[in-house]
Amino acid sequence: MDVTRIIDPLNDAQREAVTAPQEPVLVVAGAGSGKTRVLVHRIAWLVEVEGVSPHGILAVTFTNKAAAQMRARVENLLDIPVSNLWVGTFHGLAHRLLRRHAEAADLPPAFQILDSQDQLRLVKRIIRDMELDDSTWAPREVQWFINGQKDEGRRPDHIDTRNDQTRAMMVNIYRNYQAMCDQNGLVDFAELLLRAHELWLRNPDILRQYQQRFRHLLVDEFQDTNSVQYAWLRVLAGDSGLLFAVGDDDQSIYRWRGARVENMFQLKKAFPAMREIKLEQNYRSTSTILNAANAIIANNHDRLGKNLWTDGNDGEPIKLYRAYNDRDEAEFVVSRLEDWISQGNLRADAAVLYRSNAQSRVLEEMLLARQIPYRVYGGLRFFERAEIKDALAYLRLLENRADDTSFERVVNLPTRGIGAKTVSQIREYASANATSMWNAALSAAGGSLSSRATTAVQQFMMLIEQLDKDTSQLELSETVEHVLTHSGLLEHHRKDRGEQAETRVENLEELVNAAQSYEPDEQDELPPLAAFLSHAALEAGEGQAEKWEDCVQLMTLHSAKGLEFPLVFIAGLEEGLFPHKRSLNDAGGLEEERRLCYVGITRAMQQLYLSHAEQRRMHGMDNYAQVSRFVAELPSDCVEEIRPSIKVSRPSFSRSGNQHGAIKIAPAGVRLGQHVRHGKFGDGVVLNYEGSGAHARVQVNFETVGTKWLVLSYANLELM
DNA sequence: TACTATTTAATTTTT
DNA sequence: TTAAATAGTA
Repeated sequence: MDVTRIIDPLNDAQREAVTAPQEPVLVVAGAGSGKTRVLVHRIAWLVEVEGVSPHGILAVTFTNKAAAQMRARVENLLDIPVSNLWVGTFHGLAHRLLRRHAEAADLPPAFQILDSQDQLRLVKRIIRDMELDDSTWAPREVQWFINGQKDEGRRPDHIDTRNDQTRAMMVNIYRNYQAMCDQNGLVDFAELLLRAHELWLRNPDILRQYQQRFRHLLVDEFQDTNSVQYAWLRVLAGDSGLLFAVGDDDQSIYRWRGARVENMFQLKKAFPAMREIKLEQNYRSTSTILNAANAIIANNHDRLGKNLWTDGNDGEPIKLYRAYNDRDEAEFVVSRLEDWISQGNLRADAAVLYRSNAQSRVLEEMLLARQIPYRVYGGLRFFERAEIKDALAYLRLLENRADDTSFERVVNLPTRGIGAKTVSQIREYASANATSMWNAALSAAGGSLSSRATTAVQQFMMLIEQLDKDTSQLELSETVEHVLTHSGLLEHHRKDRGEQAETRVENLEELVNAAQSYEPDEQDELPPLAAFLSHAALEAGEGQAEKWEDCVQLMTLHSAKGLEFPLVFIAGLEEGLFPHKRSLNDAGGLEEERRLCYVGITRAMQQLYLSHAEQRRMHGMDNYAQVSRFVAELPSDCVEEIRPSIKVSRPSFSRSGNQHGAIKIAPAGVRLGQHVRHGKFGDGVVLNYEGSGAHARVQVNFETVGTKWLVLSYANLELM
């Protein structure tokens, strides 16, 4: 193997990182500076040049996608599969450890993973069981609290609740929730990490085994690690462990879910000999875009400090558009997209980024009206769909009868005469006797059930037992298929005449396919069904399908991290929206919003458009907002303001409330933002319009009387 | 039990 | 605005 393949494609800083001696290294890698490349080449370097066995290397990422990509790129570079190299997500690796050492971790061998939906359901149930008012104790907030504590490594007993009644109650709920999880053999996401950490603290022999094996630890996106992840790595690395951490403090945007940028500073303290290497050369964007990004982020404090540069060209100035309202903004974005596409560019090379998901709606309507294919990122993932979760609940019951969450989910699905009363009787009996609902049901809740309910419940349990028996010899996909048909789930949805019923059936059929094509990870020595269920929880699958079609990409700024596009729009640059008003309570929040802005800007390769609207419809109300402070932080020589065309009657397209997707045309002489005068109401601005000809109506915001809808042909408006 | 009306609250999201 | 959860009704 010639080393040139590993070293040649690197710049000086990248090469320094890749070929660094075997010592702790912190790579501060700016956006678009080739951080994944450094990680991949470092692994190749260790294996090829330093003679380290892949068996001794552990590479950790946050997403499954990043993990899969890393493995693929390493194998491609080395030209050989490296199956004994551990590459995975924090959660995936923690899960693997807990399966291997379930007993030492005090977990039943058949423990199941709770995803956030399941977790929320369980929290709700606990709150109800405790007879607490769920508006004072909002399940979402309780869930948030529990996860927040776990992310910080805190068990209920670690939390100081003196002089704080609210907190004390939160901790109570946390305690009960955890007790329920333990009893049911359920592990939530945060618990995976926390348990894995505790596993090592409590079992020095197990820890030593892994410390000896994994001398080399490589961590991607280090700025996103939370306290437990940091502690887990810190313990594994020990004092002699060789940690190779890559991250960018300026791209830390997940503080709100426990990420601690400080971990990067912490790391330097923990390993005084740590070599710090900065990757500042950017291979993605024009220098105009980088200047803007640098200027924005310079307003933050406590940075490790770096400045992106490129030897590429200046490129186009950043374009800024001030829209009258959100519809006008969408229209602007879409017409620029049309230009882009008509110039022969790929739709998939363009992305529209926004702060919150609700903003996608107007954009989608406009894209639909102009018939531009698009794809919205986010939303429900495959394994999160209700019908899929129903099916998985059956499968989980086969694995673990004590899984109350699953039991409750499907005990009456499809309906078999087990109503809310019966279920709550079973639940009460179960919690009174500290046992699972399954066990409670076995005894007919201690005889408290009516005979009719008892029969129904018994039939359900017989069904589960029968399914278990019938599938014991079957392949995974056959098991899934068998359960779908014999549980009645498939039939239940086939009978349904609803609009989405067909999709549900398709999804269920797709689940069989997913099971068929599922390849268990050899490293997780698990029975196929258990492995598949874990896989479903840990890797929820793609959101929307149809990736192959060339379409415009719509997503939040958060989900854009790690991606790049030749053409990028950032829409909704308004105070209160971006930066979001709920982030303004503390200084840290604002800085995180600014980092988010930095992330957004640095997604753009060639051209960046920014836009904001004076008026935006939110929660059914019209809101007026100032332009975002981030716009003022841009260097003026990077930005060019786009003036709306001054023509009085630009043909304008828009669409609203029209199910047929027909395009409607603005009545002649009227356009959004047009100043008009009415004989009675005085001066105003056109906000909206609908219909055409004699029925055309316009919405005008009058200075004195506010917003009114007027029929154009009667209103006798004077254009100003 | 299923359907309909009313109420409530609404950043960001991966695992 | 709208989605989801709850309460009330057939």
